[in-house]
Amino acid sequence: MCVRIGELSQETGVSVRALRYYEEEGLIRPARSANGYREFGDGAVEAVRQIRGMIESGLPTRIIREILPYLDGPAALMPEVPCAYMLGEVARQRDLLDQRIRSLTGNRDALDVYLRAARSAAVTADTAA
Amino acid sequence: MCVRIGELSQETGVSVRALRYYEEEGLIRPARSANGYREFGDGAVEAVRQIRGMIESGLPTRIIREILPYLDGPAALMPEVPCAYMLGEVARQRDLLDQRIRSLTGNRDALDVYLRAARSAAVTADTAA
DNA sequence: TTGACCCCTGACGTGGACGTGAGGGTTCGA
DNA sequence: TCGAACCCTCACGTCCACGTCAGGGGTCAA
Repeated sequence: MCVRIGELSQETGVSVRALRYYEEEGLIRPARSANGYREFGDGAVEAVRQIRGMIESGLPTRIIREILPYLDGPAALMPEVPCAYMLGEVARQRDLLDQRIRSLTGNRDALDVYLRAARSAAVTADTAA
Repeated sequence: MCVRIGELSQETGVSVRALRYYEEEGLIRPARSANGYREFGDGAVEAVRQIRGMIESGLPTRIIREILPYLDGPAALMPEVPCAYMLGEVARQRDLLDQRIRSLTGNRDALDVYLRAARSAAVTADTAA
């Protein structure tokens, strides 16, 4: 039910230091036990994975902090009428992500083309030998 | 035909310092004129755009340096029978790209869900008012 | 030939996401 | 009760992708 930081680190593959850093940055809010140890609840593993994905995607922590509350779907409670500025920011981040996806997809496809060509070349070289 | 670093910077929107850095890191190899000025050829603009896309996607320069030679397609000259090790490396990078694409796509879709929900909420709030 | 505007090479500064001790408490099995 | 294995909070170090400044030269129009 409640895991400490070492176990969460094991389960997520994220270093203890990084987890503490995420708390510093306000991305996660573990409870504390009587002795001061951090106590992570059930959703922690999934939350950390989501944060990792976004950081690896190049989103800075301040942006992640802003949009995290909204990533749990519309079911999650959100401000009655979300402020227009934040909406714009989120939309901007969405478009940025889209741009990056297109760029990465293009590069991946290029690598695919190369790999297929190289493998068929290797095959013809084999049959020739 | 041949542009200098300032013009390339203008055309790509990438700072002069960044372009010099890309050369330091071996990502681009401009020629030099008699007075020592860098001279960039025709493909430079496209090459820089490609590099930018990969850096913005979180790929470190040492990785970009490795896979850049293979991004120009099978038409580009490549080792007669590409060595198996490099093939494995390129395949690994391909999978890495794929992983990032999936992560980014998931985050983008989550933002989409939020944006749609938020906008519809704003609309209903409007009509209610 | 002077000034404006390019370009060059070091070399130090910076911001983000951690790594890495230092110094010290807690828990638990032998 | 003692050692090993956890945990805590500072706080400085690091790596990467540049920004920025210093010091110096090329080029071209007025």
